[in-house]
Amino acid sequence: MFDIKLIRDNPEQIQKSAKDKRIDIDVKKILEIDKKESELQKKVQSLQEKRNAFNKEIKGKPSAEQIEKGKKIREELVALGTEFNKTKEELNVLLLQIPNPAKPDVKAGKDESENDVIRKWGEIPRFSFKPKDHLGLGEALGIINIEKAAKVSGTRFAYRMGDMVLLELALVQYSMDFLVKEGFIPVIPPVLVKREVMQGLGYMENGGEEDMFQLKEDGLFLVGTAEHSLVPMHKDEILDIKDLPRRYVGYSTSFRREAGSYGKDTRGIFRNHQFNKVEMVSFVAAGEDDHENDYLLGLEEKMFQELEIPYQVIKMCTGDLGFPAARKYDIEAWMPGQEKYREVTSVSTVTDFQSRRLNMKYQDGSEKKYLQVLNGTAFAMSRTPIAILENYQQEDGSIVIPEILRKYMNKEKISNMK
RNA sequence: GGAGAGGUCGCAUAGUGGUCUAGUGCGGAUGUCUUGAAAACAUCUGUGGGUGCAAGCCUACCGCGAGUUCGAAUCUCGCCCUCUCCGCCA
Repeated sequence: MFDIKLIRDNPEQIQKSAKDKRIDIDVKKILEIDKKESELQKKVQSLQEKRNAFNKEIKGKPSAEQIEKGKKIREELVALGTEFNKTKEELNVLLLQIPNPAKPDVKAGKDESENDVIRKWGEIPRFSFKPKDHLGLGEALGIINIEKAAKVSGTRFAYRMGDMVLLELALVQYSMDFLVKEGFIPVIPPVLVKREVMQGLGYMENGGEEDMFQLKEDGLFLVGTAEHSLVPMHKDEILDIKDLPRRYVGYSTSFRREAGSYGKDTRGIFRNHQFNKVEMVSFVAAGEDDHENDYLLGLEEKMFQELEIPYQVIKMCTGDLGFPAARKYDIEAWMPGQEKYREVTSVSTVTDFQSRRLNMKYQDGSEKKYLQVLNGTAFAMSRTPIAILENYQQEDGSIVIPEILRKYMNKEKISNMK
């Protein structure tokens, strides 16, 4: 739950930070309801005190007057309690709608057009021929088939076949090896989660619910990323500070409805309803999340450097941050088929925002504090393989396998499968 | 899916309408004793909220939610989860 004390102490600042994220909240109204709620709570508690004292007086059988008096207290308590609960609920609903404020170093901006490129790495490859895009390459090689998927499942699905599968598995193996060496705990998490968990993560607010597949019969949601089931692993738990930082690397399928992206990236498998992804999640102590944010970004960059794929790092402005994030960086890989940098990974700190909503703490001496949570992509399948196909393509349409992946694939080249 | 058993303060257990401000053991913390350690002994040891400079005091929480009652861990109803057996099944 968003910290009400923070709103009481810095109302203007919270109002502004929401506005920077282009989210409409009414801090003045929240404070009014908060005040009403506090007053009701005091009344309810003093009445409960009175009731408890009265009950203590009764030993054995109560007299007729005592029963009368008890009934009266109960009626009063029910009336007051109902009003209190209603007010509390009203306040909770409003608090859940407050986004996590951006960190001070994040630029206020309206949308992606105001994001900053903070660095570039690698040489953009020059081809002696006109490079194809991933779909042209993949179809010719017989390793990507969209038509069959359209027939079976509809748009935005694909069959990945043959060496495309081996390439994906090689990326999984490589990134798992790399991150396990860094101390990450590998996890294959559930891909279906409860509504309350999705709400706790903060991805249902502000229209987010529309982008998730739901199983209404069962009240479950398909995860949009392994983060959705990795983070809530510690729901209602108190970790010990000596177990921090706690880092997980999850491998799961991800599902996205891609609502609101109609007509965008419709060619190929860049934006699909279903893809596999290796995802990092860190839990760290208060004050450590900035450092962890840099560390996770550094790992992402290292992996793309080892794949020798040119990229740029983007720092998102407030308008492009999303509801739970306080800071976010994307890595965009160079895609020769589009002659553009395109998003392949994303890493953010959500500070204690999800911990508050999911009740995740750690014990620091005699104090209990909320965990700081971070998440970042290692490899999203489809997008990283796309970058490999396009950057490593040869004139004859074959694909040279990046050096680092060869031992996992047992081959150096993807040639025509047909 | 069917039948049965069960969910109590980190763990294990006690508690079947008021004496529960939830007992006991283990674990943990601190202290005494000791050259040190162990043992022994003593005290403390759940979470949220309110109030207070603080010590403290008050309040809620016994899987979750509703109900019965002057009064609920305890009775009733619904839900969730775990275990055992049966059925089905990769």
